[in-house]
Amino acid sequence: MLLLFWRIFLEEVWKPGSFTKNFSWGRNSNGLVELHSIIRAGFNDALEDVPRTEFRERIKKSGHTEYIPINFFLFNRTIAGVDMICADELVFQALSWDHSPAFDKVALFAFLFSYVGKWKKAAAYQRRPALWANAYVLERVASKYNWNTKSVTADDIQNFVQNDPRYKAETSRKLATNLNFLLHIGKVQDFGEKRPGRWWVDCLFLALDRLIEDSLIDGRTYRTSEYINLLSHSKFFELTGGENLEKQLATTHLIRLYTALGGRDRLSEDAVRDKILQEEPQFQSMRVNDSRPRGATHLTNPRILKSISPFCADLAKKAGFDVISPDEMDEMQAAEFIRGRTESALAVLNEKGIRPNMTIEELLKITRGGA
DNA sequence: TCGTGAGCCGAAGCAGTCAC
DNA sequence: GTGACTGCTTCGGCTCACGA
Repeated sequence: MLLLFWRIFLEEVWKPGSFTKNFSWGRNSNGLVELHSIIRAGFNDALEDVPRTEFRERIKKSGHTEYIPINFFLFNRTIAGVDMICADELVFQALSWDHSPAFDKVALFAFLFSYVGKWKKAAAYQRRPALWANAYVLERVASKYNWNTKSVTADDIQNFVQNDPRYKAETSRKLATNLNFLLHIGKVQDFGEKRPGRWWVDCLFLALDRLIEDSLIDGRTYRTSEYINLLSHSKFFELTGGENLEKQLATTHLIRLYTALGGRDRLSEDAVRDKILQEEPQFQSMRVNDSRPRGATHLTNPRILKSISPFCADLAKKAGFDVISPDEMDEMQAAEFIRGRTESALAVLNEKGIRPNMTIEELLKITRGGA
């Protein structure tokens, strides 16, 4: 086992790729809004795989560097000889919702997870293009700093990569400043959350999409029962705040939902319809009036809230999930937002040595006017 | 005022493809 | 086989905004 670890360690090659180039993220307060709009433009608002050349043509017109989104955030696969960019959970989130901090976290996760697939002219190391970022977050931010991101600086990142034998490049400064900027606008500090929030649920689906597609490139397939191990080996849990009983239970429920919806096929209305008809030939096909996404919540834990396409509602119910309307999702999101902001404010007070003498629940009760 | 770092820009170099 | 061309990566100089 130790030998295997050292073999992987020694064979791993970290290259900066185009990450030494700048992307024009805009103001810090904008988060990853530029990436959000680029995904929408590149996919032309359609939730289906798009040829890489077509995606690039669309982005070029906007005057952006297209390599950062397609080589670091999205997933590539050559299908029938054509390089394609795959529609997956990250694309679903970008196309389904306006830009929000939740999108930023899913996007930052996609970057840190660093599974972007293959295209014809890609070098071998480009399949995992940001392993340096992945390792920095796992080995420093999570393990050493315990998600206290005060120590995350460009100097710290530069120090980390340039002293690591896996890093093979002439320079490290530009990469370090760019990564530091990205980690802060993507709010990496929130990755240490212990409870399975909505962004974490979306990241789990994204991780499964990427891991399964990545395996398919090598002609490997996995059984549903192997998904949990697949996630564990990918260090998904370490990258998203660690594992606990609540997350373990949530993972079991979410894998069942992911499988019930058909994996990445859940994003195709036709594929979902075929799946329903296959399982229930008497099923009456009904078009949905409201095209907005629905929320699938698990009966045992309403915190497990997964946004799904409206045509997936019946499959989600079959998997033991309750399906709520987009408006109900907004209400839940607002409540989660208030709670999150309150927790952040208390964390700041705590950091400054100011000890509040009431709990979050008591504080929320007052701010909600005693409701 | 000064230092830092994002953003812009372009040059250099490598690898693959294609025409001759 | 060779050279031109293309696509892409890598690097770094420069400008400008911002905060101390």
